[in-house]
Amino acid sequence: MTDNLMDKVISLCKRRGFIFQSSEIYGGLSSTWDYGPYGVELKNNIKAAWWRSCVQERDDIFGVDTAILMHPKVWEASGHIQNFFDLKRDCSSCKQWFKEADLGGDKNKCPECGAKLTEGKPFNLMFKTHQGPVEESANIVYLRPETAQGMFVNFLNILDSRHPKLPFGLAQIGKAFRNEITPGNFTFRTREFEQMEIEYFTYPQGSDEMYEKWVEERFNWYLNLGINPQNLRKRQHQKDELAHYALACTDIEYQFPFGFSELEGIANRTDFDLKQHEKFSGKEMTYFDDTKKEKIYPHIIEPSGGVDRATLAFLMDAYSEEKVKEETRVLLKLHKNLAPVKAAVLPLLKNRPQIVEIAKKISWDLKKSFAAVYDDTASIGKLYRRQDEAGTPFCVTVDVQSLEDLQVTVRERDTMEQVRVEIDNLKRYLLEKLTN
RNA sequence: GCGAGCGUAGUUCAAUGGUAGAACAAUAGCCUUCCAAGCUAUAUAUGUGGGUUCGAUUCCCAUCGCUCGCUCCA
Repeated sequence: MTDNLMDKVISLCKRRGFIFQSSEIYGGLSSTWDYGPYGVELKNNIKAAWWRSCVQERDDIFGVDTAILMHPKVWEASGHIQNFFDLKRDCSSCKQWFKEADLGGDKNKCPECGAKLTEGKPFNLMFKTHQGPVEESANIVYLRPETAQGMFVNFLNILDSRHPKLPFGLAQIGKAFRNEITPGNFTFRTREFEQMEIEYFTYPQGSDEMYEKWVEERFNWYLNLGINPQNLRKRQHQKDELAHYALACTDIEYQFPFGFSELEGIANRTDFDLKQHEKFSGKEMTYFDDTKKEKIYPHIIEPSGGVDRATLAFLMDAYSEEKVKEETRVLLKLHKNLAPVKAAVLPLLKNRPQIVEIAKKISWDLKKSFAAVYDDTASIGKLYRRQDEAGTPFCVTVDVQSLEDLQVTVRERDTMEQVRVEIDNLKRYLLEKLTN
């Protein structure tokens, strides 16, 4: 179950309404995906779990939601203009290609095989568009290639409006865009993607410890939401693979069918960003330490995760197959906090109006407290299997006996075990199970 | 962007220079006292454009798209 696990998950995602190919009726568009009814619930639950853990359950991190379009100077200060633009030259002989800036003395000669290279073609990893309806070069703006800069440029606003004491952080969930050279592996690498990032400002002294603390904190977040520890690892970057701004970086990697790949990077960005923005904006990007009566440039620890990558990892990790008699039962063992639907209410017999009525009534009551659905479009066995594939942790079944004893059957997803619960106690029973 | 491969129902597969089939999935109904049961009915496909031809899903060309590989890193 490794080679075709990806295919099985992609197939389930389409069949059950988690993820669809974007623009599919037109043949699809490379590297773009749409989240369907269950997918958006799963993704929202992941973002909510992150927000709760990183913002709401802390008193030192503030949430923000900054604009995708930013002043072009931002990308000069960040280094993206230098690093994301180049000329690309192809070798027609050995089929490799090169950035012109990386080539040595002779820009026309392939460093691998010595053959002649093609003319340089403009090569740009940032999406470009125009602000305003008139397309003039003066109006060019970029879609942000990372959400981080939106937080750096608001550093002074946060100091002025919230007066936080170091260490403190900003958190943001939002879309970013990169013209990736090699998109692929389903939703793993796409050109439009969603990030969940923290910029944590801390004292320069002890920033190493703070960085280590965040690596642990973020690693445990995935484990607490049910990721199999064997599929998760940390990988510290070697000095030569560090980005230009980073002093240290650790990736949290998940074991996908295509290998261990990055879900989140935790970087120590030092004071690089604040100093860059000070240089380009002319504004002093410092924090005033009241006890020492001095201005300092805080260092920044950046835990930066991919929402779509996390969603894919949780899906892959939850996918299970079990033999039941001669059949294969497919289920998503999603953590209860992430499951798109918490409980499905099902009538055992849909041609008995009283049973249907009670089931619908129960579902309406449960909906007030958590995501619940009613379904009667198939036999009970098939309904259970559909909910298994959606990752629904509990099914509630109303049968003939319910009319007499006012009890229903609660069936648990992973064990398929069933218990009788009084209708009056049902919500309390499920809430207990869902929140413990 | 470059190279290779591939385009037939939702999915997996057939077939044919002359009305495009099946299985599973889906929908509706009947039936059914708990794990993809049964019966009946229904809907759904040759990516797009052009050429050859009396006739093209099939042959040819182009295009669009997908998959895989390549330096990216959420």
